[in-house]
Amino acid sequence: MSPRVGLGSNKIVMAAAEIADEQGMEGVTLAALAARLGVRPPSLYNHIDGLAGLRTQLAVHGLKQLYEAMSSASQGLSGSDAVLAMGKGYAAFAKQHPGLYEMTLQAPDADNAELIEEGDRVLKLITCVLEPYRLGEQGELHAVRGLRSILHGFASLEQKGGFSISLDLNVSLSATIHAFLAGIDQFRE
Amino acid sequence: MSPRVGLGSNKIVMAAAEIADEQGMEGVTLAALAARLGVRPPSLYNHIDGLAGLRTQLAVHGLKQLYEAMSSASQGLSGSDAVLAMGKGYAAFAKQHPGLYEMTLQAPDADNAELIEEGDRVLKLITCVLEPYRLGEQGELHAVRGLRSILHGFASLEQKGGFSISLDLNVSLSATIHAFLAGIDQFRE
DNA sequence: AAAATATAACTAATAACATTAGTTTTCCTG
DNA sequence: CAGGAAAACTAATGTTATTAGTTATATTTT
Repeated sequence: MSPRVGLGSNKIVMAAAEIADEQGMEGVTLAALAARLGVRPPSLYNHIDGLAGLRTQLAVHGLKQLYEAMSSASQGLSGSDAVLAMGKGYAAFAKQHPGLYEMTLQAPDADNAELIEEGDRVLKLITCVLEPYRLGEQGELHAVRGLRSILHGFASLEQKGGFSISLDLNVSLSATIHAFLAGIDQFRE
Repeated sequence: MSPRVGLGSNKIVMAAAEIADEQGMEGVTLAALAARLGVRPPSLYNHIDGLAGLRTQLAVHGLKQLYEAMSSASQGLSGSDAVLAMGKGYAAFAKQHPGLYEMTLQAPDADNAELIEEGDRVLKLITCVLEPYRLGEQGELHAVRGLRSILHGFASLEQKGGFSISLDLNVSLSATIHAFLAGIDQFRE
């Protein structure tokens, strides 16, 4: 065979992300991953810190992609337009990358520094888009939680098939965000 | 030893629910479950349909408990009081039974009849509490999705440690629900 | 009360997986 | 061109779920 296949942490995470999106988070096994990469499972340990380490790296990678999706979607917009666009970007990413999105919240090592940093970036992005509403320090924190809950709730429920009825999901999400913004005075202190 | 330990599907699911809440969903292995029940793993197959079947039963059980929590919390109330109380009941259940709650959305067999039925009961409960707002057929469906997303989003993010800052979660949830209700005109058609 | 039956436990065995230890091969460097 | 670091390998172990086949027990029937 061919030793020195030329792996590296990057290629491994990319391949793992593909598997995650194709088969879900549970499909990401070192056995399946090694098979896809044309390598034996133990070889992966030269590049990643076991399955747990891989999952953490996947979560970080997912958060980066999520940030990109949200950021580029809301680029150049402001006010409710920005919030709505960001929400749609969030939902679109979760739909397009179900496994990767799932992994962003299932990291085994929640204390990982890079993971925390990427999570903070996403939070900051949400904070930014709510900034114009001038809610005050505390109010803003509560509102960020609320908006993030809406976004994650929609993404997660769509993924789990919680929305069985054939009714446009984008409409539901848009209306919910609009309702949230229409009542955002509740957060102002 | 003691043959005829006297298991039964009920005892098994209860024990599994305990493990789930103590160690999370992943701790629910047939090995751990059998050990707790003083039995060998294969014996469980006389009562449950493998790990997948057990998980489905756990999900059903969790949904029943969730329904109870939501129902009893909002009992006798109406309007925004009812919505808020139901939301708090939802969050409290998810906090008290993290593993069981997690399982309600991770059922392996989403087509299971009982699972669908229990899920529908929960949805109907949410529908009922939004009834007074007279949103119309479509609007009501969208609003139910929105409220459910808020509730699940909060529960899920709290569980995953997504709310790191020490800021009262109940306040965040209350304000978000109030904002949602304040802007609920968005759903009216 | 004794025999027959159904059921629930068991042991044994297999397959998939993660992981560790130790070995060989290859690439790069000096 | 030789030597060493790194990356692949094989072999082996432990955990898990699951199936097959066996034994023991409780219940039912005669």
